[in-house]
Amino acid sequence: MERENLKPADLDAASRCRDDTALTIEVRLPEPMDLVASLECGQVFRWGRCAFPGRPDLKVAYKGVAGGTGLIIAQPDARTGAAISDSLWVQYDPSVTSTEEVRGIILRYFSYDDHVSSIEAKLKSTGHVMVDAVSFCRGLRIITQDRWEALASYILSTNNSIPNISRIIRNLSERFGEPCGLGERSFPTPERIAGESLSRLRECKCGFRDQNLSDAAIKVSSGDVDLEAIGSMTPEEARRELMRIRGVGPKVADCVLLFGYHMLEVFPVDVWVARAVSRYYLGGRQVSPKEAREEGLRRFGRLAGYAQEYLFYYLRSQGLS
DNA sequence: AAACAGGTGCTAA
DNA sequence: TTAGCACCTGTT
Repeated sequence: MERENLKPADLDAASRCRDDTALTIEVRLPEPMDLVASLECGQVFRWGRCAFPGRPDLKVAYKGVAGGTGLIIAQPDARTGAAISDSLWVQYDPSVTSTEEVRGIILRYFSYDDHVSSIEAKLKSTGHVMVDAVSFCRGLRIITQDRWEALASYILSTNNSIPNISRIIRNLSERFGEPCGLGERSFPTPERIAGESLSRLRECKCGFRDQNLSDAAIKVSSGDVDLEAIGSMTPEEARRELMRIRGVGPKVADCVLLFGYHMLEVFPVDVWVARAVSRYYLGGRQVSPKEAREEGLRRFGRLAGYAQEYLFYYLRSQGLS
């Protein structure tokens, strides 16, 4: 069992407040972030809007799981629409994790090794499209998710809608995950999913993707696909390795590499990104996903991943087609 | 009610 | 190599 860390004398009362057993802390950020854009730009499926218990002043709050821990995260002063801030308010269960661990989880999850301000500046210098897209997406950060969860999530994303994907992930976690604080449950391990029948997976509403998810879980838990080793491969090798899994094609593989491995030089192409490339860079000429990808890699190089996310969020938010 | 949603696997040219 | 089709499920 966890050690007691609820002794009031130890708490820095000015920056924490009690809500039942949960604690709330403020996490200062090395550079500003747009929480709404970062959580709602389609890169992650675990977060739902909620009220922040005991803090009605925090209007924009999300509940979900990061770093294997249930959290509620809020951005102060966030108005509706894009807004950035220098800190976050985070609520967590101290019997699950510590204040310092939570700070570490937040900084890692939101990729604070990236200097996004300079990434924004570099991309702006590539032309007027990025000037517009970046100013629209200011403070959007590419998240660093758990690798296995990213792989499973993007397998589930094929030919599917975001609300559905979120629902499946919630169902899988509720059924097969472990409690991880604030009433949340962690995403189930590959071992656990590998041990479930297809019909049990199908009950979580993953549809025809049940077989793909199962295949991934079996290959990963058996070591046939080594998620750790993939981290030290080149993007091309890593991509080829991931695509050995049923249901993992070019798009899913690139998403896993970008959001699970933080390989920023990949350029995942879905229908929206293909439309954006066609519209903004190729004079509206229709392009195959392969062609769009090559164009993105050529134009944006090491920062293709961020460029892709800006194009996606920018175009989608405009409701263009 | 029929079409569609942030792809992929399979088959046929 | 590439075009065309089916595919669970939930919404509009």
